[in-house]
Amino acid sequence: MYNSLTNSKEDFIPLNEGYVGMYVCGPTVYSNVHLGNVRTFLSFDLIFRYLKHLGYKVRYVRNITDAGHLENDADEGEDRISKKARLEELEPMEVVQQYTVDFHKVLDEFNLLPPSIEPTATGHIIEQINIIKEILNKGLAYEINGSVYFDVLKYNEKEHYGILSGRNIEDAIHNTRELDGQSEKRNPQDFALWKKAQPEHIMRWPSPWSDGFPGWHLECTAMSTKYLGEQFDIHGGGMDLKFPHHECEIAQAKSCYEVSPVKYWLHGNMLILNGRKMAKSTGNYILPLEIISGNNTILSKPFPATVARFFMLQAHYRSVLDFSSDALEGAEKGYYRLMSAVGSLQNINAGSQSSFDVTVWRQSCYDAMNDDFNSPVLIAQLFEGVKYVNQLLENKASLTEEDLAIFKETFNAFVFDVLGLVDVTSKDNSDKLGKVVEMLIDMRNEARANKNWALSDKIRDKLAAVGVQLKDGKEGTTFSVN
RNA sequence: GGCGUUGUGGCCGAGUGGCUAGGCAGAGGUCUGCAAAACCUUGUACAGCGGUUCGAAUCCGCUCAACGCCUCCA
Repeated sequence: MYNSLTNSKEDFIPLNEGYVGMYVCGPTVYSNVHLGNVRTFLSFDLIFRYLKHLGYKVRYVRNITDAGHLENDADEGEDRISKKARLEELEPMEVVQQYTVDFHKVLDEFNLLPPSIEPTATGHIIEQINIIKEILNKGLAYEINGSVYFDVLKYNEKEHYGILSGRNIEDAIHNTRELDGQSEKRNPQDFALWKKAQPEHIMRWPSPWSDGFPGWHLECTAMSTKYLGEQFDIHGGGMDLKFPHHECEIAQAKSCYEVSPVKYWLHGNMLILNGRKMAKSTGNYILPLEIISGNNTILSKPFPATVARFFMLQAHYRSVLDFSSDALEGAEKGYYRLMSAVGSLQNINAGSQSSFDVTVWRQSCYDAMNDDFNSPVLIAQLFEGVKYVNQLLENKASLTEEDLAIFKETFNAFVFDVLGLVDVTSKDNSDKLGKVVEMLIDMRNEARANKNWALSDKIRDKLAAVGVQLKDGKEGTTFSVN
């Protein structure tokens, strides 16, 4: 896996053999989760699924940020969730509840597995206060006017602040823009561990320093170390969190526990829309559920969530991905071809010998995923598998019973368990529908035998119109439901 | 302005020095009553300009563009 800390691919060696501790920065629940967020969480869902597939016992922790981040440094520390709550005249926790439910609904639609633990920032105020106390004890933070700031320059005397993002503090000092409202800090690079609440601030907790709220990098340090230990295997998040968020996490954890907290830092890349940054302000923006509903101005038609999932998995998680209607339509056709093959595979009979080496193919799938979770290469290999399936169907290839079992097991494992795709073609394909279509196929075949092309084509075309496609093959007619 | 990443054929997207990535679309063929599906065949692709090398999409330099970070952000 590619480790952002060393900027190189490294073999994964867990701290405890057979076990993996993985932490991923979750959403701030003050608005609807957007498609870019989904991509990041999907990337780590893929990683979670694959590590589990390999037999690791994975504890996957993904937080909910319900204490809000500061809107900016200039406005005396207003918190996004508080602000949203004030504007909508809600309790902050009503805002949090609403968007947490939305978040879970979206991830469920996209078939993301729930994490092992999903802790909330507000549920870990005490742990965060304890970390602040410890950092103060170490002399790496200072209190001023009821707020506590991390002393970046002092920390940098012994440690490298910028180790993850490849920055050094001298550059940062020279390039810092002048911002208002930072007079409290000794240096602009310092970041808040605790902020005193202003009168209008409705989320607040008591602390030794003031009634206030924790700094915006602290919760991840508190929750990751609480559930995964002072050192753990994998920490993930979006590329944009690398600096300052993850840099601050490293500084906090090193100050508090005197060890580097994370062995492998993984960062997912951004999703762009029609070649441009996704932004509400320009209208170049789409919500995940709008893909499914079709209620948007970006896409030509609605798409199942699993098609969008498949589309995103066709790109590597560390590459920028351009989302567009054309690209999604292309992915959809490929998705249906893959699903059709998976469906056909279940009905193939074993032969007396194997005409291709199924273990070589299986290894190529593992090789793809073992190379930094390269799902696009895995999918390319699965399409090689699709070719084999089609050859088997046409009796141009054969597999022994043993090899066929490996083939089916591998195919199903990668498509459903690892990639987490859902076969929407089989969902509506109930027994009753199947029997009705079989009956129509019989009637059509009778008509064809009588050269009654008008009737036979009518049956075929009417079925196609409702999404049932007939496929005439050497062994008779089959069908698929789209 | 500073730092960083990226720029692949009509579209999306792998690939890091010589060996067909893959999907979608397109073209030709097999099959078919005609189609569809499936199968087979098919693309002088690597932003531009220089350089290194026997050989570069892959390494180096410059230019342009996009994206990210520098301030909350997946």
